[in-house]
Amino acid sequence: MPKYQNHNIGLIMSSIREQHKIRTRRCILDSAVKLFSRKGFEQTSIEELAREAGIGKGTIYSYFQTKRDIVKAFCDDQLEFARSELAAKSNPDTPLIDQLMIIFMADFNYVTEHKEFGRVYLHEKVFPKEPLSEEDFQVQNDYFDMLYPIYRRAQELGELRSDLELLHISGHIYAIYLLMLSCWYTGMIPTGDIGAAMKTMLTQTIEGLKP
Amino acid sequence: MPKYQNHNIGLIMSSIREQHKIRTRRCILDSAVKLFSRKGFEQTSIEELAREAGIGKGTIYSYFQTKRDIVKAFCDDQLEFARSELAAKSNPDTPLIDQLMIIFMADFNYVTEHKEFGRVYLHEKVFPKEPLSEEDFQVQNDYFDMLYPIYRRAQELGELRSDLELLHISGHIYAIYLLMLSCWYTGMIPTGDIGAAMKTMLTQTIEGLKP
DNA sequence: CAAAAAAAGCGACCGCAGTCGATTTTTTTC
DNA sequence: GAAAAAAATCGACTGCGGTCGCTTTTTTTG
Repeated sequence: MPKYQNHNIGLIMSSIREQHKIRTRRCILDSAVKLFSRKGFEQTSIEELAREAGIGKGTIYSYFQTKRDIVKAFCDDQLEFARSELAAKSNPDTPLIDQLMIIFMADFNYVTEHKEFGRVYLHEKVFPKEPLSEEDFQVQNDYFDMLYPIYRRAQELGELRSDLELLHISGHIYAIYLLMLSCWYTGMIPTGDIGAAMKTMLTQTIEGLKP
Repeated sequence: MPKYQNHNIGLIMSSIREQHKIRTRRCILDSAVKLFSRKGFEQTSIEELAREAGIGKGTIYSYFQTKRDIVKAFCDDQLEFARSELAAKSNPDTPLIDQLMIIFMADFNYVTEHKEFGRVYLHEKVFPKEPLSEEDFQVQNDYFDMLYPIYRRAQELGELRSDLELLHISGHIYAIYLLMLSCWYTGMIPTGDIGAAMKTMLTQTIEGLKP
């Protein structure tokens, strides 16, 4: 019969088994970063990954449902981390464009250094096979929520129209971000030019296209 | 030794072999549309597709390099077709937004009816594994070129700023289109609401986000 | 038209993502 | 601490995408 109680009173101390599971999971993710980055996602086999992680192939599948889920887990973690980082260091009184550039260029630089992860993640999250799960939406929303105060402050400072919904504003910015990523992945814009292009596009988005 | 000349004088009449190749290619694409639409892309095996098309598995690979290339070929053809259709029926003197809505909603409706094709195609074209080939860029550019006269006319009519490059304008519109597709694929916006959302976002893009 | 050359067709085969039942390790029970 | 239960590990196995070399069909040559 299953037991859910933890014999240790505290919530932090987990059983040997739990600790071991966390270690193994980390180990798989670390090995994945190493191999996917070096050889590419498709070029790395699960067996190879298992060997690198020092475990059996089947074990990987008791931690992740699919190969792509490994990428998803890693990126979700990173996004969560980036969110906490950024929430700390953001300064809501600098001009909106500057703030957005800092945030998105940080993200973008991260993507350029983890091209394979970014690509698979974008496939899964932007044009998924099935509608996103509640949990996946949450990751997305948490990230958007982080930006809401910035937009709200910009509205107060008269940098953004106050009659627009925050969701729509987020959408516009996100659209430009996706466009820039696409331009980079397709090779249309070289890495070094992305910053300038992004700034131009964001500025135009805010100023509008009509005379 | 290979001969490239055609013994028929005209350019239209092709050899039996050529005709047969064209028929077979069409047959593969038709079977792919049928099966991918019914069962999904991943759920349809190449062997199954070969059986449906009445040919051997290996033969498919002498027409297309990968399974995803079948989708790419189909979509490129469709896009080319849509382009010629639209070029004919567009009226450059109706308001910009209306024209864009007609074009993109037609595209969008097509995607909703070929969800699997659209998804794979978007993966390949928006976040590709390798930079796009010259040929792939051409398909993209041909489509953008179709829209240039519309933007230019809108600039003349004072609906769009004349100091902006057409490429940038295209970028903004394309970004919104991608965003809407993403919202649909993720399930964030149901099919019936896409039209309204697209119109709102396009309007805001043109008017700008600042007060 | 026959022989030679080129192109197209084919399916057995290979490597890998993902499954499953057998085995080992940890936890619970008494 | 031993037996029983539960959880975790594992690697042989399955099915599919893609390859390769052999066979058949079409075209060219003389």
